[in-house]
Amino acid sequence: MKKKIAEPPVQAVAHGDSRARMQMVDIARLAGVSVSTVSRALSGSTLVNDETRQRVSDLARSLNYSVNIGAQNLRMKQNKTVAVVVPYDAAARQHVSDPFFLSMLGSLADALTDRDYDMLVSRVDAARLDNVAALVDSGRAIGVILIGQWHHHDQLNELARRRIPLAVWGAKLPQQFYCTVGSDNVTGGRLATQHLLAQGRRRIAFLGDRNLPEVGQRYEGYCEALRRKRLPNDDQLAIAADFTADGGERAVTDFLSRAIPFDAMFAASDLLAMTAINVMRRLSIHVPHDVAMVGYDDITLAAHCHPPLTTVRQPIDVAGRALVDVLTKIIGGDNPPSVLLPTDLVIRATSV
Amino acid sequence: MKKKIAEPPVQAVAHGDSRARMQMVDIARLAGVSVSTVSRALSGSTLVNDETRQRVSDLARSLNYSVNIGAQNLRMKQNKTVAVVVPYDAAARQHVSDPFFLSMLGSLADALTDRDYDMLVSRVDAARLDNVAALVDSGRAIGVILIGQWHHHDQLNELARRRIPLAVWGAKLPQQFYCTVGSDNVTGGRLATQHLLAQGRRRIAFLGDRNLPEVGQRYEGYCEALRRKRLPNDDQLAIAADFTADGGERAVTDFLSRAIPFDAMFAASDLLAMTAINVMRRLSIHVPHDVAMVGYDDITLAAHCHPPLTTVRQPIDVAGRALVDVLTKIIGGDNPPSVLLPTDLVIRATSV
DNA sequence: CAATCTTTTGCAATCGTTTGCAATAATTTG
DNA sequence: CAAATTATTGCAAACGATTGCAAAAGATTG
Repeated sequence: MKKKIAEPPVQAVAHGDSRARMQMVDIARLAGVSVSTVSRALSGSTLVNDETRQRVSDLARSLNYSVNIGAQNLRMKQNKTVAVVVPYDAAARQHVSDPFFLSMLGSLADALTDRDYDMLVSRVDAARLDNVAALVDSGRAIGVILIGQWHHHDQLNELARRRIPLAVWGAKLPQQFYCTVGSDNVTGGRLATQHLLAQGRRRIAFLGDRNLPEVGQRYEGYCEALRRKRLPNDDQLAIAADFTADGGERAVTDFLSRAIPFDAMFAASDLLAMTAINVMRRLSIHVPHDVAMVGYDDITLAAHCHPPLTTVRQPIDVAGRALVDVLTKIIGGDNPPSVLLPTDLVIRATSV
Repeated sequence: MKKKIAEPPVQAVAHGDSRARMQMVDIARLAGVSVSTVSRALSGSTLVNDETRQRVSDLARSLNYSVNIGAQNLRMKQNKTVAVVVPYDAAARQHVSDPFFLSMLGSLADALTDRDYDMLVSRVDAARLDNVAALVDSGRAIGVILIGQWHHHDQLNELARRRIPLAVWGAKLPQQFYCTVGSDNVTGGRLATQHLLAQGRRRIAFLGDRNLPEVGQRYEGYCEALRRKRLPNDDQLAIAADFTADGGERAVTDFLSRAIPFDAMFAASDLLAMTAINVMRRLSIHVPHDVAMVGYDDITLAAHCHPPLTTVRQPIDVAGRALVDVLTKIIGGDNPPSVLLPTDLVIRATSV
């Protein structure tokens, strides 16, 4: 039963802008009830009469009203936003362009949406990773997912020490107090190398920056495969290259100019593998005839390039979910172990 | 001069979790001043004594305190978050994988960060684009940048009518009440086609879904180039393909099976172009010898694949900035015109 | 030394919600 | 029909910050 005839929210309309946001008090006035009742009606409380609830929620919908999340969060001391951070190299003003990382963003968007989280994407200077703490300290996000461990082991440990809920895509390292999710790099590297060896290749170049934890572990797998076969490990075959196409092109060109004999290559990413193939093709080195190639990641393009790329698959869709799982556990007060995702070799045409 | 000896924030420490967030009242207590003073000190107000300001901000820093953005926004009725929305096809559960879109995310991240905005990335069902209104209505974001116009012209107009601050990456269409930023598709299509014609090619296939506004305009440019040369436009040469690698592969395979003679192809995206090249190579059709190829976008990989891809460049870094510019103007109450970014042809090896 | 002006501080209201508690109205019961 | 119970509602106090205003302290002036 209405108390008084509802009046339109005068303030909201008076302003010529007409962009004034509707708020609960307006709905309350129009529905002829109190703000409390509107709040309860919209949140589906049983404390409100069915007829009233219906009337209020119809009204809210027809006015395109949504409760103000900021105010709600404040009052309820909750927060459903996760920050996804991609460190970038400020010095080089260099952006992330590896398709794998970008796909990871997509995977995370899915996983977070499924769990009803909002995803806040932040660029932060890789040299100042401590900045990510502010995302949590300021209540902007309830936790952080970091894509790209790079060299920042210590900074990440420091974040964990400060009890910032944190999940990192990368390699599991000794003396690590933060939680990582990553593929089984050692096994991946070993599988790739064993496959090349099984094809009869003997001088396998390794392309990638071994100083990075993940790449280092892939190299470890590479070494292990050689060791098991009791084959020598020629350090000349290790080609340092960062994760960019330009860097890869330079590194491979340089390596080829040194005329070191080799009959296969294992690249630390598909992007590097594809770049290498193209550089070699330009010099009439044939893949796989002259040089067999195995990449890492299994990005979408790997199956569609020519020749289709043999690669070590990182299960990217699982990765997103795993990162979110781990983070929610940490937020819940748990201390979950790091996750090692299985890698498998996808044999296509560049290696057979 | 201190009023009383400061006491530690008992509540914050009492909880075993130790994850209790610091807040202004804690800082105030420790500094022996009122909350108002802390607020003013941290915001750099001149109304507070220099010595006090120093003491307070040192304390805040040493305790890793950041002001609660939610509460601040509520009180100040401000909001520095922009939602970036990538519509996805829920029916097909198909994700965005086109590298161009993902690069756009990167570009936007940069542009937004530069202007001190936070970036909220949302997946929304392409069929329910009206959901993006809730992002603004709920105060989660102050405006929306939408990547991917697709077929949703009407829904976008409806959003604009509801005065949701909105900037869309896509084509400018007639009867459009929302604001777009996009490359000059018609010119791009014309340039690509004219280039192929100049190479002496006469039967140029067009690869892409002409029903999509952007692709339609590129096709328009293609037609215009033919018209100017008074060449016939054979509809058999138009190959329908969505923007995915799989779709492209199917479409091209299918087209080739029809044995329609052609000597060049203009693809609506680099991803499609690269896929097409690989399909053809598998069938020993040589690029550029048998078929010249031009793509669209100029994604990173275009320069690094083999042969390096001739393509129409969309200036992606400019794009991000332009989208943010437009959006801020709209938020400021302006009604900026749509932006048409210049496209230019990058001639590499697939067409000469 | 009283009166005035400055500088620095704190009180209390406010932002848009939620929720414990008390109040009211409607219903059931003895 | 009074009393007890139950179903709905509204009041007012949070949530963590900002800010107008008034108060207090110190400095300056006549």
